[in-house]
Parts: sequence; structure tokens; C-alpha cells
Amino acid sequence: MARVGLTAERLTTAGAELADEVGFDQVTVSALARRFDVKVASLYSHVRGSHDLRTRIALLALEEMADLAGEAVAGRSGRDALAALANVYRDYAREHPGRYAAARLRLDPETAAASAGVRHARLTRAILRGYALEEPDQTHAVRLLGSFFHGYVSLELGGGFSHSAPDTDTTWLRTLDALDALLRNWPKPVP
Amino acid sequence: MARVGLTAERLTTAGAELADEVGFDQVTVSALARRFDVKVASLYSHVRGSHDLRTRIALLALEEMADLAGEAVAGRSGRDALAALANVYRDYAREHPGRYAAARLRLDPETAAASAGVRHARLTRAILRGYALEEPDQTHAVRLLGSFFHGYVSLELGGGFSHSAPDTDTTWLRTLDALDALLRNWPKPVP
DNA sequence: GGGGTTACCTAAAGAGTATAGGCAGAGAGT
DNA sequence: ACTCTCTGCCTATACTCTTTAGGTAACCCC
Repeated sequence: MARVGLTAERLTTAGAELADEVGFDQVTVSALARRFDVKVASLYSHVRGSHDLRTRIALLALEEMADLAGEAVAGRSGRDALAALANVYRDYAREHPGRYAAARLRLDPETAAASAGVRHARLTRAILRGYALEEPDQTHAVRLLGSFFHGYVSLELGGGFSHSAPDTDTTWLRTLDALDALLRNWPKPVP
Repeated sequence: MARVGLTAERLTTAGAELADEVGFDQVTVSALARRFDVKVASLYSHVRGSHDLRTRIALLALEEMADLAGEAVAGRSGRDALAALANVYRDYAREHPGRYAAARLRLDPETAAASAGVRHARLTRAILRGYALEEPDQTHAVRLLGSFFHGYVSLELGGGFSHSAPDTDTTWLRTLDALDALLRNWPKPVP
């Protein structure tokens, strides 16, 4: 009865790797047990179940992305900062598609509030300091950017823009240009 | 052995209703069989399996949305058309969250090409006729809009903007204003 | 009303989730 | 070094869902 040294942390990172390899919705307690060459029931001492495992992977992914985003944005402003932040999401999704999918898992409100999700919102708000936006337009812009990043990366990852000209790298650069221009010329509310 | 009158179509619409009630990923062949008060194996004469069922629901949702979008956009242009199209997606997602989730299912390329997804792309391109955009900027804009619509609706549905001021209806209107302004002043590529 | 098609059935195997309870290996204290 | 205790991993079990194989009865046509 050799002890493998399971912990919630090791299960979470192994689950994240598994997600990147086979897809987030193929991450099961059974598959993870196989990966550690251990019986399924053994995992239930460390993780409350399938939902708990997925949530932990999601929180890990959110933290990793927030760390990367924090580094990327530091010392930049304006279009530079915008592109740096956007590229973090896009690159992360490409390198870690399973983790990225995990990060899109719907968390219950308390978990979400305690997650790194709030850092993402703060970072997005931070890059808007380079643009002259007052509240509530700043919040509108944060939501627009968040929606666009999420939508673009999801669609690109899902093959939504597949194999049609122009290539998606060009679109990515040009849409970031466009968003930069939009933030610099944010329209006044029509009264 | 009373015959219930199962067909692929009835299973698909019932599956769509089930998705809206309990969530798309809770749509199972078993649950559907229970809903028709029929044994599970009976469904396999009409539907090839779980994946096939989900795909059919996805295609149904795409068609429904394309129909609504087509009606909404007809006879409008400019900001009017933009808002009409955007509202179709948002309203559909709110009224039919399960179907909307289904529509986001990743389809294999052949299925996707034969789906109503292509109508969505054409409709988005159509509303850009009201703005002076040449290729390839038109494609960039189509992708930007698609990404934003998808991202916004997903995040809003997932509670991403939950319960914080300003309310999301206001953000929705103001971001549509912003996108309209962006399309009218699309930036030239920086050489 | 018989005959064929087919709609729905029973039966069964395989995989995932989850819980209850048991044994033995690791660490702590004397 | 020795025991004691804790706990990590185990076996066993029950439930759900998926999928296939093969049977029976209801409907449709002539």
C-alpha cells in the first residue's frame, strides 16, 4: 500500500495538465485517479468531488492569468498596456486551452468574490488610466474590453474564425487598434 | 406498449426545452427519456446518442437565432441595425439560456459549415453596409462584433457583471453607442 | 385480416460519481 | 526501539448515464 503523496494541490495541478491535454470537460475524478495510478475513492479524501476539483482548477487558472496579466501590464500604458493585457489572455488560452476553459467555469458568488477574478477587473481598470474616461464610462469600457477579450479568445479557440482570410493574427492587431482608438475617442452619451 | 410518437424533431425541441430549464449540460438521453416516460433505449432509434442530441439542439438554436436576427435586421441600417442584431442575441440568451449555451457547442467543421452559423456571419456583414468599411476591415469588424456579442452575453449570463453599478442595461446601451461610433470612425492601419 | 415495418421494450455491459468502512504505513512521544 | 495514533489509500457497494443487442407488439397497407 505505497503512499503516493496526494494532496489537493497536486491533484489540482495534475487536473490542470489533464485539462490542457484532453479538454476541461474530460477532466474526471476517475481519469485523475488513473493518472496517479491510484483508486478512485482515494481522491475523495483530498477533494470533495468532481465539482470541487473543477472549481480548484478554475481558481488556479484565474490566478495564473492574473499573475501573468499583472506582470504584463506593469510599466506600460495606453495602447501598449491594452495589447499586453489582451495578449496575456490570448496566449494563455492557446497554451493552456483546458485551463482557459476552466477559468470560464461559472463559480458561485462567494467563490467568485474570493477568486483572482477581482484582480482581472482591477487590471483592466488600471489600463484605462491611460485613457481619459470618467465613471460610469470607465466601467462600461471595462465590461466592453472584458467581453471582447473573452469572446474573441473563445471564438478563435473554438475555430470560429477558421481558415478564412484575413488571418486571425491580423484581425487581432487591427481590432486592438480599433479598441485603442475607441477608448481615446469614447463617445459622449447622447442626451 | 403505447406509442408516444417519438421523432428526432420532437426529441430535439424537448431537449431544447429541457436545456432551458435545467441547463444544457444537464441534457442527457436519460432525462429526455424520463420526460417522455419512455425507456432510455427507445431514444436510440431516433437519435444516434448523446452527442448527436446535443448537436441537433445546437443547430436548432442557431437556426432560431438566425431567423430572429434576419427579421430584426430587415429594413434597418446603421446604429438601428446594430442594436437590433445585438438585442436578438442578448434577448435570446436570456429567454433561452440552455439553447444559447447549446449554440456555443463546438461543431465539427462540416456540420458548422452546413449550419445556420453562416447566416449569422452574413447578417453581421449586412449591418456593416451602413458603415463605410472596405475589406479587410469589414472582416475585422465582423469578428470584433461577433466576439463582443458572444463575450458580453456569456459574461452577463454567467453573472460576470452581477449586481454592481452601473446596471448592465445601461452598459449595454452605452457599449452599443461606442461600437457604433467605432464603426463610423474605423481607424486607418498605421503603416 | 394477415404481413411487414418499426416503435418501443427488456437485458446487459461499461464508465463515472460518491459513500462507508478497513488495513497498514508514517510520524510522535516515551 | 517500541508502541500508539492518525490518516492515506484500500475494498466493496450503490447509483446514474451511455450504448448495444435482440425481442415483442402496435400500426399501416393491401
